[in-house]
Amino acid sequence: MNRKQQIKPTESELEILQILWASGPATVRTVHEQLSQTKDTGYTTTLKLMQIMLEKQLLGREGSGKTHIYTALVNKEQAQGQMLQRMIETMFNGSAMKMVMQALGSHKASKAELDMIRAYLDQKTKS
Amino acid sequence: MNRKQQIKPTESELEILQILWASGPATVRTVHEQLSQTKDTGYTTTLKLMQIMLEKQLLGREGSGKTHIYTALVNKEQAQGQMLQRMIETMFNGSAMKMVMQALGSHKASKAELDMIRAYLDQKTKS
DNA sequence: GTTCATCTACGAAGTGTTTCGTATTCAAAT
DNA sequence: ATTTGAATACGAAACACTTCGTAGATGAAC
Repeated sequence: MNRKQQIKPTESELEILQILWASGPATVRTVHEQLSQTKDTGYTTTLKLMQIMLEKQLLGREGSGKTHIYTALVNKEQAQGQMLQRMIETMFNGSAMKMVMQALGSHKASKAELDMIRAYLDQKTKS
Repeated sequence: MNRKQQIKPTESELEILQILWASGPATVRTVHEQLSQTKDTGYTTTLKLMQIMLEKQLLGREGSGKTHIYTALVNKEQAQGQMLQRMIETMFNGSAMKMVMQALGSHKASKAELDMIRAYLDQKTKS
């Protein structure tokens, strides 16, 4: 998807996007079953949310007849990037570094993780 | 402040916290004037928000008589850390590394920034 | 073709957030 | 003491998001 517009899903919408990003296109039923593992809401709630997301063009759908199959219309990396970017701007004065340091500070990162980040940095510096 | 509870300010509340974090304790008037630079809402709106934040114990206040002086009761680093942590969990499968890579990927970090992050990593690995 | 389980559509209630108007209090200046 | 300008308190409207119940459609199984 190619949208200039800011992607700003609500929290519930984001949960649904996560599922679709992870599992690919799916029915309301499937999404609802996954959601049920962590929250306890009715089927029609999930349905309604996904219908609203369809209106907002966060999702697309196909399938005539009884059952519809929904697809995320927003790109995972793009959406994540935008949300991070907003966070960097509003909370860290636009400095990605501050955010990284904060992330690694409060989050107990494993040594392996730290090493991988270092490797990534090295590779990034070279180019 | 020392709270186990999750800090989850709304977007408007966060804007106010930003200002108090940056400027220190301040009156409603002062906060409102700063807010006015980016949004266009009435004075009583800001007042009401800050009163609600007082109830929620996001802010404290002092000053008897006419004017009150409000202070952020939540620690900036702690709040930022929690919000980042949530983001890492919900959007990056709990991997700080993925988030860092995404952040550094979409955000064009300068070489200086990268070096500082590396230095920070080194220091962190030692401990 | 009737029954049944399951799906969609949709209105509307419930809840949380934001906004503002109005009443009241306060203190400084007159 | 009265006036005045600015502050607080607070109810309530406006808005957004979440939740669910009910009605009606659909297709599979009988």
